Amino acid sequence: MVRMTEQRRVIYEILSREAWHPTVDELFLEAKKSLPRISQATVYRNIEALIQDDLATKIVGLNGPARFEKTKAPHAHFECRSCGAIKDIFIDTECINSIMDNKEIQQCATETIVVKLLGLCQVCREKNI
Amino acid sequence: MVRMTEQRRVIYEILSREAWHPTVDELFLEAKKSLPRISQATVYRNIEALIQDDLATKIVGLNGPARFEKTKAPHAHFECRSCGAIKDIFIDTECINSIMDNKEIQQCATETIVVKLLGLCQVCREKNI
DNA sequence: CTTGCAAATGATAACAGTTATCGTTAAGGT
DNA sequence: ACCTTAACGATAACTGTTATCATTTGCAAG
Repeated sequence: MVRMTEQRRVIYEILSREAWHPTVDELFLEAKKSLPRISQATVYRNIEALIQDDLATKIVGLNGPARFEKTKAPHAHFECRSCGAIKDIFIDTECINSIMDNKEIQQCATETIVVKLLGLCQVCREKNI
Repeated sequence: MVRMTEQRRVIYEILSREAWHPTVDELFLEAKKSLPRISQATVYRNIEALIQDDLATKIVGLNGPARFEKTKAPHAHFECRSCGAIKDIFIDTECINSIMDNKEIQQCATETIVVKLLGLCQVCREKNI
């Protein structure tokens, strides 16, 4: 049986903050503010449970640790190839539909579509990396 | 200065095989057939060099080690959420263009667009996972 | 209430994938 | 043939994640 524990609620609440795609470590540090005794293992366990319940989504970048976000309406991600930061991009549903309108894709049992844009974010561009 | 070594040529040749998205370990095992003394570190180094020269592309899945492919015309990937296998999907250029035709995306310095489809591959579906 | 039980926790060991280090090898230019 | 230096092979170190296990917690039956 699965319980909605205090730890799990706190992690979900942190995850729900707008425009932020934390790593496990960032979630852990934030969670410690209200639950000083929380363990990193608990963050891993609960983020996994939230994913199973489709309340959270895992975002993998080209490098570095995974990031997470509260599950929401389909959208794309811009990923900085230098610092790994993620930015939500709201693309037209029409675009998604036009991709899905493909024989090969329909033959596969496609459940989710992920659109990612890679580039250099403004912060890194200004640093001239 | 960068040299096109025997090791690097072999790795690129293996990578060029059709419909196959090897991990470093798979590249390593294949490369050993013609270069029995090759080291895994050499595979990591050369795949990195090939990526820098835009001859290879890194593919990250939700779990497991990174996979690689020879750089080619833009296409999408179907990724099995169970075994991690990758399958190339050739989508219409029009779809890509329609995604790129977005104010937000154009404001970001988007260099690459990655389209990934997630689901259960046929092999895993038949295994009833 | 208090006792018993299952699930979740915290601490930490183990693991996988990748990167860094370092002494050795070998390719290409002089 | 010699010198320089990039690349190599072996392996240690590191990072992110998963597994283990003793302890704690929350709920339910007695």
